Order: sequence, then C-alpha cells, then structure tokens
Amino acid sequence: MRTRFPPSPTGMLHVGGLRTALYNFLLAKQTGGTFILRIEDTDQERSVEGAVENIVKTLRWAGLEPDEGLTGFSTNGNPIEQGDKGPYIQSKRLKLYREYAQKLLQSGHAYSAFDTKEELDRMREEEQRAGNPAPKYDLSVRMRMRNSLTMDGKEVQKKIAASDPYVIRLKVPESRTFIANDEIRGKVEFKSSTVDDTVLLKSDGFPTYHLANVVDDHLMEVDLVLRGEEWLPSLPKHLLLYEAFGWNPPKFAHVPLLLNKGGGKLSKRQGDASASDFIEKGYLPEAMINFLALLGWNPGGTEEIFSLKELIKSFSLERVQKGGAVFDTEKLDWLQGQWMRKIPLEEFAESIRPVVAKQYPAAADDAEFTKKAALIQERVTFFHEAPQMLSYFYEPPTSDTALIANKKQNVTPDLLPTILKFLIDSLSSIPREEWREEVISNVLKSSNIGLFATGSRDTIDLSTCLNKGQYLWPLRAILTGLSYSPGAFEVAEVLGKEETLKRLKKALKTLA
RNA sequence: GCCGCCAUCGUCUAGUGGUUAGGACACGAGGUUCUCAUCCUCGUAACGGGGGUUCGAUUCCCCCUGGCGGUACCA
Repeated sequence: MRTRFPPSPTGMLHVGGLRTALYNFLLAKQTGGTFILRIEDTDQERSVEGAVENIVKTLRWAGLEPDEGLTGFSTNGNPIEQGDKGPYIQSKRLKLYREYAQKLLQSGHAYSAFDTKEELDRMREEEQRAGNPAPKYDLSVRMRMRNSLTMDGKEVQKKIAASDPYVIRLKVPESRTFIANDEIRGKVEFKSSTVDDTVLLKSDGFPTYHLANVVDDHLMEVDLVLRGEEWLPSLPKHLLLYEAFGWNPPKFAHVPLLLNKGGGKLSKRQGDASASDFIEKGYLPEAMINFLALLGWNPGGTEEIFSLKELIKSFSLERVQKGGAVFDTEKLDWLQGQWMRKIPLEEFAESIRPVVAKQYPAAADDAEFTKKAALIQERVTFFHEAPQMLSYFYEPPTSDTALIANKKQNVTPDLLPTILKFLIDSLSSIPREEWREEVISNVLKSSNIGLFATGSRDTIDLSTCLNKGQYLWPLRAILTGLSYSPGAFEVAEVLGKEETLKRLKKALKTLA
C-alpha cells in the first residue's frame, strides 16, 4: 500500500501531525508498501523558514523515514527527493496543476472567475444581511458574480488575454448526494447544496489544497488518504474532482483530532504542541511514538508498551477511535519511564555520559561510568537528570548535619559520632578486594551486633544495637550529600573503599 | 446560523441485548526498602438526557443536549 504524509511547512511539526504520519507509516510498512513525504507549500504567505527541515528532522527522530518523496537534504541544504513520481514539493509542480485546471475548464467541471476581493466581500455582506451568516460561492450566488458562466465568452477571452487576475473554481453540480465510505467511520453523506464552488487555482497561479492534493495523490498512486478529521467536510469536493478527472478515488480514512486540555483542536497556532518541544525536553522517540499510537488506537489486548516494530505488526484501522482524544501527557511521562528502563545498560550509560561530562568533565573518560549509570537508570525520567544524580561521584559533598541527622531515622546529632566511628571501624576491616555491596552489608550488620552486644549472639539485647536506618541514613547522606539517592551499599561499592572512608572520616572531623 | 463528525471513570480506552461494566495513566491506602525511585497488593472513579424496540437496554433506532470540526484566492 502506498500512503503519504503531506504537511504544509507553516511551522514546526506538531504532535497531531506526527501521529497522522505515524499511522500512515504503519499502514505502509505492514503491507510492505511505500510511505511518501510530500511537501504542500502552495500557500506562499504562510510558509515558514526552516519548517521543511523541521519536518524531515522530526520524522527521522521518530523513526518514520519516508521511502519516497522528500527524504533529506544534501550537505549544501538542497532537498533530496527519491522516487519517480516527483517532484514531491508542490511549488515545483505548478505547471502540472495549471494543466489539470485547464482540463477541468475544458470539460466544463470548472470555470474561471474574475471577482475581486472587494466584490466577494460585498457579496458576503449582502448575503449576511439577507440572513445567510456563512455565505458560499455557490449555485445561489454564482449567477450574479463575474465569471465565465455569466459573462460573454469573448469578454472572458479578452480579460484573460489582458492578464486580468482570475481564479478557477470548481463547478459543483446541483442536488447531488455524495456517499463515501470512510475506513474509520463507515458511510458518510454530503449534499452538494452544502458544498461551495471552491477555488482550485488561485490568481497567483498556485493551486489550493483541493486541486493539488487530488492531482498529486492520483499521480503518485496513493492508495489510502489518511488525514485529520478536519478534512472530512471537504471530502465531497475531492470526490467530485476525482470524478471530473475520470479517476478512481483512493480510500479515505479521517482520523479523530487531538484535543488540548480545554477540549479544542490541538494546533500549532496555540499552545506548545510542537514535536520539537518534546524532543528538547528529552522525551524518547520510543515513548512518544508509543504514546501517540495509543491516542486514538487501541491494540485490543492489555499490553500497552509497543515499539515501532510491534506497532507495524498490530496496527489496524478497525481499532482506531472515532472520537477525538485529549492530548494529556501524564501517560506519556509514564511511558517515558518505561522506555528509559528498557534501554540496555551500556547504551544508557553512553547516552548520559556526554550529558554528565558537560557538567563533570571527568565523566568523559571514566572507566567506571557504566557502574555509576546502573545506579540511576531506574530513577531517571530524562537524561538531563543524570548529572545531578551522579554529582557526588565527581564532587565530594559537604557534610551537612541537618541532612545527616535524620529525625525520622532516629539519628540525633549526639549519636552521630558514635555512628560514624562504628561505620569507619567496621568498613575499615573489609579487605579492599572484598569491597562489594553484599560484603559491606553483611559486615555492617554483624559488627553492629558485635559492637553493642556482650555475651553470646543468642542472648544479646538487640535493642542496644543501631537500627539499620540509624547507620545507613548517615552513611548514604555523607557519601552523597543528597536527601535521596541510590542506596548506601551500592554507592559505597562504586565509590570504593578508600573514598568511602575518606568521606566518613572527614565528616567525623567536621561534626566533632 | 448552516453542514458534518462524535459521545463509557479526571485522561487514554475495552466491552456486551442479560457483565460485580474490564484494563492503563493519574490519584488514595498499604507492603518491600536506609532515602528516593522501582516493584507488589488493595481502593476511589464512568455508560449525558428523553423517548421508543424488547421479557430485558450502556449496547439497536429516533429526538434532544453537549463537544469538536468545517463554513477563505489557509492547509
């Protein structure tokens, strides 16, 4: 199956667009088909610098590489197009659209109109006064406007020869009912009386979406047009165009819109729904794709975690929702955590290394870095949290009694010297080559008992021993300087015997 | 206004002519734990309203309401 994603470069690609691209990509891939990226830059006014680059970059980030169409840029910034049905940038196809518009003119499916903006405004004003709040250029007004339907043929020729500006409009037939099948919604119906004679070719020679889209989808042999629901009302225009050209229309699927929390359509004009924002915040493409897929589609089972590959396998239009979905990122954050923890440790370590090195240069060639990364993988949601969570490995923390003496753990300042001496004595007894999490844990536990108990182990009074929290909280707090961090044992192991004792001794001195 | 689409927990959603209406996120309470996070257990929470059809409607039909979209020489 050949599908396509045809954004207009009017701004940064937003998440709704990314989801539409995803669905198109999925459908193409699962049938071994082709995913086409076409750029619809027919509105010169609204084109935004850098938007095309942003679209390509974002799709690449998400793993949705197009097979055909605009696939990238050369080193000097020129677009690279692939496929034999190009060009895939509509502004390079102007001649084509004009030719097809002419065909429509000749076959009587379209007509030229010379109305000026002022005339159209006046017409709308009159209509509104007559009680028509949303005037259309349709049957009812068509006959009193200045177009090739009402004007003398010679006069039309004269005006065109004199290069008077004009548009080409679609001639919508009277009292027709269009019945179409939408792959998501089923049967949809429109009456031609509600469709206006839409402009196909603007006076600047550029086509409108309606013309360009239909011509391109046909010429590019697109099998399925999957687009946002906002296009549903103009479906009859497109159907009419296919009919006028004598072409078989593709299948259509109108996906429900993504809504903002207020309930309105999520758009790039309002709010920060641009995909780039999420990329900058550090979201993983896997999380974003997974989240977007689930917004409007459900897999049928209870599994919620899907990779792109898995999505290609399970995605189906039948399970796409009809109603709009609120773009609420709470679940995205959860998904982000899930995917963060799925990253293989080595890969995770190398991902955060440059981030940490930026703040702590020593991390760049730290041979022990992977061990440190392992400590925080299930604690971070974003890579940029790593430096803070590993700070104590690169910068000895300052001893802070307020932090170390924790009330909740029954650690009082007067108890601290005893606790620290105990820690230092016990840990010193561990041979360096035995310095492992498990050994440290065992030694502390047993020497705690040995230190405080007299008599045999069976008869000692355990109440005279320190609680685990009474020595582990201070140990962890001294080693990390943080109120929360990975566990005391694991940090001690990675820090090494020497450094651990050094920090404990320093703390003892400061507190004393 | 008109045209169109849609309607299950706060959110994403499953589901059925007879169900204790299921799951996930979030939230709350426990548990594990030296802290945090993870993890585990439990819990709160929904079929918009009115008519039909039917022995029985959340489910099928109609109306209403509500939400969204469209109504440009924008896409």
